[in-house]
Amino acid sequence: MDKNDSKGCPVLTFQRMVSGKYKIRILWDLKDGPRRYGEIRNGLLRGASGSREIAPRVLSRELKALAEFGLIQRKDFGTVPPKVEYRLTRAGKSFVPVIAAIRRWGERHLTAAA
Amino acid sequence: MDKNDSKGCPVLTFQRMVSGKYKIRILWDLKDGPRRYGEIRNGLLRGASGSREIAPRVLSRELKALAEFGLIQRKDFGTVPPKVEYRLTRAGKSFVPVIAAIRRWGERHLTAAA
DNA sequence: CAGCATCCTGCGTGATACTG
DNA sequence: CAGTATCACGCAGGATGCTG
Repeated sequence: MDKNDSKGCPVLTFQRMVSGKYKIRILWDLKDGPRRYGEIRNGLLRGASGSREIAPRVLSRELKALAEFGLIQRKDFGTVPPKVEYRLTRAGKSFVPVIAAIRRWGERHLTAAA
Repeated sequence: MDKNDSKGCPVLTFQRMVSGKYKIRILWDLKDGPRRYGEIRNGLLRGASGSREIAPRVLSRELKALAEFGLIQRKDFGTVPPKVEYRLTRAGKSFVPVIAAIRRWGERHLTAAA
């Protein structure tokens, strides 16, 4: 769980950074530009199969974790009707190609059985 | 958790297939050819930071899961001193480039730690 | 709107002991 | 050697209600 993991096995670090059901998809959604909390939530619901709702606690946690890893940045506008934007950091953007690789694999090997 | 996930979000399927601490590393180890149970276990211990031992139950489960996903194949020699080999299937090999991408990312963005 | 507080549940992970 | 059996635990994940 310490830095050694990064050295000995980058994969472990990668897995830890994107562990959870939504992190990768959040990063992917954010690649097109900043998004608000609600937009992310709705975007997540769109792709899911039967997910009706996402527990705020869960999404909140994912977002916070991503921010702590330095992959995304939270921008609070501090307005009366709250408005918060999340955007990829430079580190976060470095993830995009990897996610793209994963998605390409999926499209190739999951038959994209539409 | 059904096929819809594969369609709507390949990433979810990917995550499910390689969920767990060892699966990705097992696949990676296997890319160089078939390996025996003990070899895999020892290989896993080598890269880890402080991992003393891997619970057989855990490794066993990972292996079984990978086999059920059709990513690896179990070959039991049925000899008196048990000998079992695991090898990548065609599907399993399709994972290698993706893992390579992850590792490349790690070497690029985590090498600061080394 | 964008969360936080609280409670609950399942499963992934680990340790130990045993077996064909 | 290559596992299985059993017990235990932490934490991710979900549901509901409340707030600034």
